[in-house]
Parts: sequence; structure tokens; C-alpha cells
Amino acid sequence: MLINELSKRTGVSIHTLRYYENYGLFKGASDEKVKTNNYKHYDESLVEKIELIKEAKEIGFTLSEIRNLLDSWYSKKLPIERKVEILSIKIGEIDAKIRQLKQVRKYLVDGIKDVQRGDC
Amino acid sequence: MLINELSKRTGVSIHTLRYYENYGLFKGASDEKVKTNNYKHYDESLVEKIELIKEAKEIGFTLSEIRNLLDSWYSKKLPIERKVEILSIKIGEIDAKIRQLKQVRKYLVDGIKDVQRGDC
DNA sequence: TTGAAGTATAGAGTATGCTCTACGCTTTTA
DNA sequence: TAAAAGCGTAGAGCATACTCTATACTTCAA
Repeated sequence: MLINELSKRTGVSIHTLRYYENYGLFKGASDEKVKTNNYKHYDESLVEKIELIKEAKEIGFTLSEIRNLLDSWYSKKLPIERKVEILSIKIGEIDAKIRQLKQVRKYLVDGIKDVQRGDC
Repeated sequence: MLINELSKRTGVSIHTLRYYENYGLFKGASDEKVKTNNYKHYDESLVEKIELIKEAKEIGFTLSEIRNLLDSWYSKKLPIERKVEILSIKIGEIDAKIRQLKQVRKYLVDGIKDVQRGDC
């Protein structure tokens, strides 16, 4: 598919997709058989990959972190143990974030109690 | 305390503290009795407030969101029900974030399984 | 008392992650 | 076969959240 379709199917603007591609999050390929243009074609699997990027961003991962994660995920060169290690580290980071969120949640719940008691 | 001490006790740089103060996250007060300078004095309670700011930032709240939250929290004008409402909305947002984190966590756990099976 | 260190204000510079504009070429459509 | 729509590259502009520099005054320590 071309960038327009990719944009529509992912809900990510064409500008942003190009930014991501330049950033190295994924790569389209121009069709070798077509000589008149160099329109880039994007793989079906990219739709899911971009959904993952969106979600990773929303939970606070930077593009740089996401790139590293995708690189190691799809790399053929990395040994399995190294891949597992990288993923495990990220899982640990997520667990830390969940703990932090629960901490702030507690602050707010206590805040509500204070407000209702008129302590505030 | 003066800004230097506040900085040391919170681990936030003087520059950033001034940025936060200008942004409206808190306010120091110059001592009316001292006429020779307009050094600002910061309240003991600010240390805890800044810790809260740090944590809110780490879980992805913007300075603008934090300002709104603190404004409503410390406002004398807002009715209790409104304060409770604002805090409840934020708790809802935190719950949504926790769900999202768990979703991405699941992605990564599945990813580890794929890698170990050699599917990747 | 003088020089270093601290404080205030104003404004410039930086990194990240977009977002938009300009331009030239290609493809599609009326 | 125009005109409109789509594609590509390059680069400017913008919002957020700092981070740093310049300048000027004050305080403190030797």
C-alpha cells in the first residue's frame, strides 16, 4: 500500500509517518519494476507495527526507545538470549511505571478524603 | 528557605525551579521586612509539593495538567464537589494508563515467547 | 573591603516530536 | 489533455520543558 492508505488505516498523518520513517522506525520500499516514480510501498504488517508504536508512545516511551526495541525485536543478528534480555528490561520498566501510577493514584485518593473532611 | 536550599532539598535545579515558579506551579514570597533585596523565600511545605510535581511528571502529566490539579487542590474558592470531581477525573486517567501499560506489558511478554519459540 | 558566591530578571538556545509549506514530478480523473 | 490529487524531498516553524547566558545587584567570607 502507499503512504495515503497507511495513514488512513493507522490514523497517523502522512507527515508523521514520513517523520517516523526518516527516524528509522520502519522502512517502505520503492517498486523496482516501476521506473517512472519512486513511490514507496508499505507492507501490510506495518499497520500492526504502527499500532504498537502508538501505544508505546502513549505510555511514555520515546521514539528513541521504541526504535531500539523494534531494532532488537526484528534483528536477525541478535542472539535469542539478548532479545529476551532487552524485552525483560522493558517489562521491568513498565512494572516500575505501574507502581508509580499506583503511588500517585493513592495521593489523589487521599486528596479526595482530605477535601471531603475539609482539611484542604 | 531560599532557592538554593529548595534546589538542594528537592534535587531540582535552580533554573528549573524558577521555570516552574514562572509557569505558576508555586510561588515564593519576598520578605516585606527586608528592603535591601527581593530574595524570595520558599515555604517548608514546598518540598513535598515539588516531590509531587516530580512524580506527576514522571507518570506523564504535563506541566499544564499539574498546574490545573494544584490550582484546584489548593483553591479556596472551589466548592468541595468540584474539587472531588477534578481529582476523580485524574484518577480515571491514571486507571486508563495502568490498563494501557498492562496491555503493552502483555505485548512484550508474548514477544518473549515468540522469540523463545524462534518465531521472530 | 574586596572578591567570590548567591539572587533576580530577561531572553537566547536546545532536544523532542511533530506539523506545515514549498517545490517539482507523477498519476488519476473529468 | 488539462486540472486535481498524490507522491517525494527539503527545510521552516511550533509547543513543551527545560537549560544556559548575560547583566546587575546583594550578601558573605577571608
